[in-house]
Order: sequence, then C-alpha cells, then structure tokens
Amino acid sequence: MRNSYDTKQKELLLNTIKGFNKQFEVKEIYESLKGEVGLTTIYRFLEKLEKEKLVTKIVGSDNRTYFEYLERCEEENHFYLKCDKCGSLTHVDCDCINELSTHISKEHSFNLNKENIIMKGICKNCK
Amino acid sequence: MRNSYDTKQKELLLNTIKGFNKQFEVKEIYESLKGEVGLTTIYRFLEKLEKEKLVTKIVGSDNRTYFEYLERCEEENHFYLKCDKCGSLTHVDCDCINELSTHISKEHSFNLNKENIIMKGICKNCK
DNA sequence: TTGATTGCAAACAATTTGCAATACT
DNA sequence: AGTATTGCAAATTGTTTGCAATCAA
Repeated sequence: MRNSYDTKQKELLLNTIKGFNKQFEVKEIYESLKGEVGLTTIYRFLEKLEKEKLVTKIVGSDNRTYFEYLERCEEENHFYLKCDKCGSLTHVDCDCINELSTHISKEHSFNLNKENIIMKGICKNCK
Repeated sequence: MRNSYDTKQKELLLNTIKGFNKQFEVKEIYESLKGEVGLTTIYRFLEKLEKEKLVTKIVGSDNRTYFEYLERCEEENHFYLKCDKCGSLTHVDCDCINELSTHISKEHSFNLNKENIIMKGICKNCK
C-alpha cells in the first residue's frame, strides 16, 4: 500500500518551477513543458505543492493569477522581500524582524506569523 | 462632457463594501444586493475601485478569490495587520515601521513600499 | 438631449472532474 | 499484480463583452 510514485512528470514539473526565480503562470509551465506534461497534471501538481506550502497562489498587480515557489527555510529570523517590479523574492535572515515581531506583540497585541513574512517594495537591482 | 454619474447602484455597492470589515467574495455582494444590482455591474464597480487602489483582489488561504477594501490613510508611518483567522484588517500608526524600513533600506538594500505594508498573523480577538 | 450606466444573454477563459489508458514499484 | 498517475474531453465555474434599454445631468 503505497501512496506516491515518482514519475517523469513530477520531476520535470518540480525542476521547472524551481527554475523560475519569480512568480509564474500556469500557462508558462505548460509552454515550457509542451508535449511533456498535460495541463491537468500541472494543476494537480500545483495543488499538491500548495498543500505542502511550497507554492502560493497570488494575484499579480496586473490582476492575473500567478503561483510563487517559496523555498522553505528553517532559520529563526527569516523573512522575504518581494520586488514589486521584477517579482523576485529575496530571503533574509536578520534579527530586525524578531524585534519588530516582539514590539508588535507587546504594543499592538498582534502575533505576527513568523513563518511567512513577506514585505514588498523595490529590490536592489530595480532601483 | 461629463465622465461620471451618481447612481443608486454605485451608492449601494460602496456602502455594502464598506460594511464588510474583512475580505469578501463577489458572490457575497451579489447576495446582499440581490435584485438591486446585477453581477456585471458589481464586476465593473470592483474594477473601478481596484484602479483607484481602494480595493485589492487577493487569494484566500482557502484558495478562493476575495476582494478587500483598504481605506486610504495619509499618515506617515502607517501599516496594516491582517488576521489570518478572522480576516480582519487593523490600521496601525507607529514609528516602528519607519525604523524597520530604514534598517531594511540600509542593511538589505531594499526599499519597502511604505504606502501599503500588510503583515499577517493572529489578532487580539482571535488569540 | 447627450453621454454614462445598467443588466441580460452570450462569449470567453480558467479550473476541475470522470474515466480509460498507462506507468510505477 | 495492484495502486497511483496521467491526460483527454467534457463539465463547471468565474469573469468579460456586446448591445439595447434606461438613467443622470
């Protein structure tokens, strides 16, 4: 009684998704893997990754639906900086986020979800 | 040569949208205004509000599409705290965000978009 | 009166489901 | 062999568009 098989499609999909270093559309995966993986399979794989919290569905500023691969990170004080211009996602480990979190908890009675802090703006390259 | 008329529908829509104090679905507006405003009009109105940055389309953790009314705020050090549980949005004015922004700019070469900082977690009521 | 707005029905696009064929172990 | 996976086609759902009727100024 197994519950998962390794297939060519899964491997192709994961590599392709990791290859984008910014948000991507379903269509883009489909195009890159034309003839190798069907649309249905792509949707099903993304759904699985979403459940595993490896991928998030988002609405872009152009109002279209994108997916974003979020590499898991076990660091304590970790957060993401996402560029509004190029869509790139930068990982940061810095105590500043811990301080902020403590402050917000004490002063504003709100507990930040420290596993997944994403702040937006303009990255080094784009400014 | 005018470019906008005041209508019953617009007024109803704006009041309804302001009435929710958390994210809402198109369907919810439609239900609350059943018989008073058509679906097409709702979509068109939301599109207009999105352009004015009063409303944002988002994907919920249940993977459905929601809209969120973001009251504009002219304060200098303003940000939002969004509860992952109840969806409520709290406005905060506090210098802490300014310090963070300065730090991130200096140390991590990234310019936060200070107009629209939204951080997620669990609110006072839900914890 | 003039031009904006509305809402139906139809068109369109994105996503999901049923199912038979295929691949994995 | 036995079960998971795939992918087509069809069904479903969400959103947009064309257009004639209506409404605001």
